[in-house]
Amino acid sequence: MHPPADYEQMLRESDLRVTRPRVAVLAAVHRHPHADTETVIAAAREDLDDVSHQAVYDVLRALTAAGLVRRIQPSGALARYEARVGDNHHHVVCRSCGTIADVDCAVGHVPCLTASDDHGFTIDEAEVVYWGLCPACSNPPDQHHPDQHQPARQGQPVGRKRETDDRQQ
Amino acid sequence: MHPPADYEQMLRESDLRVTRPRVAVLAAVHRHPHADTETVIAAAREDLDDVSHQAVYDVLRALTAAGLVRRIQPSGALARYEARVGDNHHHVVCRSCGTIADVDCAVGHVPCLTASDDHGFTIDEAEVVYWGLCPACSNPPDQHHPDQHQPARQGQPVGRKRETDDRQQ
DNA sequence: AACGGTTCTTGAATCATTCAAGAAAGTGCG
DNA sequence: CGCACTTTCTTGAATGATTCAAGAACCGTT
Repeated sequence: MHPPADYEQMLRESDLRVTRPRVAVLAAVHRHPHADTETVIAAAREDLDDVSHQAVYDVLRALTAAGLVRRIQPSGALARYEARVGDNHHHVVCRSCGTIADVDCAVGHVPCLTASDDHGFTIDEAEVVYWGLCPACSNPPDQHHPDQHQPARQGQPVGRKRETDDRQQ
Repeated sequence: MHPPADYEQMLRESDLRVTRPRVAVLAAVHRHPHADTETVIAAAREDLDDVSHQAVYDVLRALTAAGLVRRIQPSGALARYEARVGDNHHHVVCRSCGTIADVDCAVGHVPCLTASDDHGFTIDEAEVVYWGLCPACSNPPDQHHPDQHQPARQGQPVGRKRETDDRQQ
């Protein structure tokens, strides 16, 4: 998506030291939008065989603090990261399979930043999460997802990787 | 806030068995809006000395599924519960101390339910979280909160109870 | 090239939440 | 009212994403 040099420059422009774990993680997040940490670790290891998971956690935190990536964490789901930053876009989350898609702000730019009554808070960001069912989960053409098509009243997104265990914390 | 009988009736109307843990937890959530699980457990035990934490977890799940309480979980924070349901209101969260306040929908009723491009998703809910600083944290009149008044660029809300440890998961 | 501070590696700990199995309690029925 | 059936609660242990800690390796600078 970008040549490695670009990632190095992004890091330098944010006053972050350029290290191989950082370049690998930044590239991984660019390659896999909305990936959870486990996926980012795996993707980073494609570039850098033996990055420790701890390094990835540290890097994700540094990149997030620097604004190079954005951390999103829909209610009840694991943390996910994306590289599209600075444009105040939002997300749709599938209640059934947990898939996330980007949604541009519906109400104009720097939108809903005006709450009806802000209770004296100094608001600097409005985060919108749309909940629903993705195309695949809302019209089950064949039996691919046998038993997960009753959208629970207050259902939480279920995991994607593990087959038998969708514990969440 | 309500006489116990009201809670019993709410439960029955939702086809839930009326048990003492359920009444205690429902009352606790009504008494403590936006409380995390630990707080709900403590509050429930005011009414019912020795409810197990597991029972509270079970009850909160049942109440949430029934729509009697709503579970909210701002990015990076612990799960919290509130009894105000069915009116699609939103929340402001203080980045510094984690305080949550209610905010009525800014853009009319059943609002932002129209995403600009829904990617084929069937959207049934739009959840809005406003991030910022609460009055107490944004104008520090005295030195009550010595070192937590630099709103980190992507800061997460910090815990409220523990003094030395604000780990979050 | 060496220094000093930052970042990585390795390995262990944390803790909210969940799982499991048996006991207790709630509800409908005779 | 008391029984049977099912759901819910109690007790106690497990889970697993994330964090902590200490020392080694690395980055940018003097």
